[in-house]
Order: sequence, then structure tokens, then C-alpha cells
Amino acid sequence: MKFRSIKGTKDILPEETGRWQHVEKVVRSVMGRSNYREIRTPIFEETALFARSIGELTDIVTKEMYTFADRSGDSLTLKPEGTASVLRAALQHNLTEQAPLLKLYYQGPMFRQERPQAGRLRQFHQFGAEALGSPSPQLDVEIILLPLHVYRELGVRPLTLVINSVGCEKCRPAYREQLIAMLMTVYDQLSPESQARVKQNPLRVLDSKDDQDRKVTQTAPLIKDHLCMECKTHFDHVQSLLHATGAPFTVDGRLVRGLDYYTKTAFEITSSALGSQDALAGGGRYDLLVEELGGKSTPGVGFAAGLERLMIVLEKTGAPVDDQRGPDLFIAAVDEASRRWAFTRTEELRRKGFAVETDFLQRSLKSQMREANRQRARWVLVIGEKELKAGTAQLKNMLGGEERTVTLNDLESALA
RNA sequence: GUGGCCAUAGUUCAGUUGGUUAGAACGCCAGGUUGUGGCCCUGGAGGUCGUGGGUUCAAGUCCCACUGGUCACCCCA
Repeated sequence: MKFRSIKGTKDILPEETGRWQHVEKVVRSVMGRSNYREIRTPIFEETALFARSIGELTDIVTKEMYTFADRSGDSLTLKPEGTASVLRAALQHNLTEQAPLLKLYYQGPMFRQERPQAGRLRQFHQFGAEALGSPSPQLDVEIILLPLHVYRELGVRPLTLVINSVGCEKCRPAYREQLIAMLMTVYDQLSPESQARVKQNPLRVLDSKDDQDRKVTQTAPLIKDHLCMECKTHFDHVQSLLHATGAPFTVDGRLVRGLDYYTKTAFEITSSALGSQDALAGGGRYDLLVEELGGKSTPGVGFAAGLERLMIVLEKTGAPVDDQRGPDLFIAAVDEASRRWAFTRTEELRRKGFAVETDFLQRSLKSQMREANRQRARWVLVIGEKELKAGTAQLKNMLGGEERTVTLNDLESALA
């Protein structure tokens, strides 16, 4: 075997595509009911778009992007996440000017060059949504509920929703200084990763999984306790609205997401059915991002959810697999003349809307019956010299096994 | 990028302190029914034991390197 798929990429095989199609259908349905319209953007963009939106110093931009120069020398990047492309497209086509509120969703492949592990691939798929134009906490909650609706409809049960507020440009700077000051007092005890973050992105130090880091930062101030009036009110509203909708959640003052553009609300949905990479979906509000990308100041909220991780959970929790249905009819033929008849009749019946299969390997009748059984055909039509002459055929029901002679003209009504 | 574990038929695996024709189950093919599936029975095909080197009289088995997979760290979907 010479060629293999690239490290961290995966073929989705026929036995799995049924599940994927089902999930995609549910996503479309949920999004449609909440009035989000689909947008499809290219899988690559100019590199600067991602650097600008995600943040120059984030892990994604500094070490995980698939970046390359095309033949003209332009720096292009395979999209590592969906928000940047969606906003770029919305701005490019002035979508935000056509109505005060714009609600979009997407579904598609993303690329990040990380070391693969359970629930993490180099090419993976996400579905997500972006809502542009309203600062209302209602919209934050609508966005949080979107993936939850999808999960509920798919029967994904053990889920954890965690939310936090990361403040805004008014309250974050002061808090940030205070946090840095505190972190400096324990600097020596922090992990190397966290030490590096103190200056670049101190909030992420609090989100560290390192036990030692956790211990030393026990007494660190939390942003949720230092929000400005506006952010605090907003956060309170988000919580009370979530309560009102009955969605269970917890507040984690240390939750910070890896993308720089979030303001106010940040959230994450995790599942215990996953391994170490347990985030099923994440998102938040980004009121400054549109302006950052050259649009006029427009508030926004969004989320992204991983499809592969969802598939893992669906598989583990034994949610129903909609196994592929077999053909309505398998036409088995025993000699050359009837084989020819079988093929033309197969095509004719397909044209009329029936799922029909026939033999292509010139196999024995017994083998054709086995094949029909393997494919879970509901009926088998056996045709040979006798039948061809008489204008009849043997129609066998593969469930009960009973067989009868039908005239060829009766076939369609017998199937229907 | 760092580290642990793993690598034998299509698949899941076995392979005794290194010992001569590398096995099983499932799957696949065919026959048992000269025109009839599922269950059962019989037979068959299918493997450069990941690749390259080394140790040895002898390597699937031991050693090294590489490649790939996997899990974890980092971070995230």
C-alpha cells in the first residue's frame, strides 16, 4: 500500500457517512428554525485576515496555521476557524448593510497543524453561527442555545455548559494590570508556559490545567469580579436569560478562550464522553472584531462546534445509527439474454424512482441471491429463459421468503 | 514541537525461554441444492510478520534507526 492520507487527516468511509448526513441535516434544521442562513466561504484566505482577527500572538496564529505562498508569492492560509472568513465575506458583500441584524451559519472543514490525538485532527469539521448587529444578551443566549439544540435533538446527553465574561476594552485593561501584578509575585512558581503568558495574555494563565499553576493562582483576582457596569449588567442578563430557558450551566471565572477577539460572554460546552480534548463547542461575543476587520463598529456573537468530536460522542453514547437501507429490488438473471433484460429493466425502474440493483459479475444465481441478501434488498426478481419467453418473472420477498410469479407489467405495482 | 505505548491475512487478534511449512475468528470466494439468500457443513484464496540495518548457526520473536498509528502534554473543535 503506497499512499496514505496525510497525518491528521481522515477518510470518512461509507459506513460513517450516514451518520454525518444525519447530523448535518439536524444542524440545518436547527439553524433554519432560528432563522440563520447558510454561508459557504473558500477554504483558504489571505494569511493576514486570520492573523488580524484571531490575534497575532495566539497559539493558532503563531504555530498552528497551514500557511503557504502561492505561485505569485501571496501568503495564503487554510482556514483554522470559521469566524474570520464569515465576517470577511459579510463585509465584502455589505451584508450587514442590508438589514440591521445578520444571522449566518456554516459547516465545513478547518485546518490546524497540531499533533493529532483523540478528538483532534489536522483537518477537522465544524459547524457554527455568527450573529451580527445586536449587543443584546438575548443574542448571546440564542447563540449558546444553538449547539445545545443540535445536541439535544441528536440525543447527546451528558453535557456541561460553562460560561464566563471576559470584560471589554473599558474594564479589561485595569483588571489586566492588577492580575499581572499578582502573577508577578508568584512568577517563579509558574510553569514555563504560564510564565510566557503573563505578559502576552495573562488571563490565560488562570485557564492553565497545570496543578501547580492552579494552586499558585488560587487567590488571583477574577475578571468577572472586576467588570465595568455595562459588562456586569450584560453578564447578569445572560445568566438570568439562560436560567429562564432552563439550560443548566455553571460560571467559571477562569474560562478564557484561545482566540483574542472575545469580549464579554465566553462559553464552552464539554462532554465527559470525550478524552482529554473534551470541548464540543465554544464561542462568545466579539463586539470589536468587525471594526478590527475594517467594517464599521458592529457587535457580534458566535460559536463553533466540532463535528468529529460530536461523532465520537454519538458513537460512545450509542445514539441511534440510521443504517443504510437496501435497494427496493434486486434483479437476478441467469443467462445472457435475461441479463440484458435485467440491466435495461433496472435502469428503467431507477428512472421511475425505485432503488434497484442487479448483477454485474455474471455470477451464479445462488451468488446473486447472497448478494441481494447482503445488500438487504426487500425483493428479488429472478428472470431466466423460461420467464423471458413467458413474459413473467419470479418475485421473492426476502423477509418472509415467499415467492410468486408476476407478469412483467405487474412488477411496478407489486413493488409499490 | 516534547513524551509514553503500539505495528503479524481485508478486519480483530494469537504466535510459548529466538528453532525450521506463521495460525484462529470474522469477512471474502466456491461447493453442499445442474435456477433461489439468511442458519449449518465442506473446501479455497489471501501475509515481502511496517521499512532498513544489526546480533545469531537460526529473528515475527532480541538491539538500533526510520516511518506510520495511537494516547498524553501544549492548546483547542
